[in-house]
Amino acid sequence: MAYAEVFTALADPTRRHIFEALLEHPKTVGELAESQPVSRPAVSQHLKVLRSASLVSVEPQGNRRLYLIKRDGLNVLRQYLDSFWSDALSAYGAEIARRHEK
Amino acid sequence: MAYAEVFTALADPTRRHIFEALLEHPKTVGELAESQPVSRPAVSQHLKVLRSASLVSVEPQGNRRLYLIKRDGLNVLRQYLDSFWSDALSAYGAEIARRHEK
DNA sequence: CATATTGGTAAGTAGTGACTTACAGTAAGT
DNA sequence: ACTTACTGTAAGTCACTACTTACCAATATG
Repeated sequence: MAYAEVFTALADPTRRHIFEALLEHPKTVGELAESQPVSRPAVSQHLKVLRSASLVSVEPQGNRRLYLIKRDGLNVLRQYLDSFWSDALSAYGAEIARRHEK
Repeated sequence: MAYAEVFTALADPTRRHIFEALLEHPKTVGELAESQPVSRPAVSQHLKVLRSASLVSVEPQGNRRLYLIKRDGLNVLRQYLDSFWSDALSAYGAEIARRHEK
């Protein structure tokens, strides 16, 4: 049931931008805030959400905090999607066939 | 850029429940409303969002409207996720390697 | 040791969105 | 035709959330 957090985390455009910005390379909060049209505290709050969804992780480096991508969140989402192709969509296909039989 | 609609569509728990309920087999609005703790108009509104995200489609059958799963939305989401494994995460891996060199 | 950087948290606000009831429309049954 | 069943839309309300500024803590720098 952890994919709920991932969905809500990536549903917000700003959070997606931050997340995608980290794909390039790990960045500090300040760096992220510069590339976004929102304030630095807003970025901090977004990072908190992304972190609880296991989409990013932190590495404190002295004064600053380096944020980087974490694959766990994406993996959870991927597994959720994959479940639709295995059992779920087979049931769907069965229904389609059933309706066409009539 | 269509994955934004899919994310927002699946971010809501009620909408996910409706969507997952349709995996079993196509259902009418009334049937969906019975299995949900919200009113029938609420279900109608959720179905509108799911439809604009290409997650479900409709088949009017006389008096009723039969809603069924549509794979398009999931495919878009899947492609979005896959893009992170190809180019994006390779860049991420390169950064990791770079940092471990120092 | 004092000051500047960096970043998280608190508190307050505005906008969005999920829900309700009421209404309108269309097809089916009698 | 008239009523019943099924669904979408309108309008209004309440909660949540994304944002702001202000503040505080910790590390770096002179």
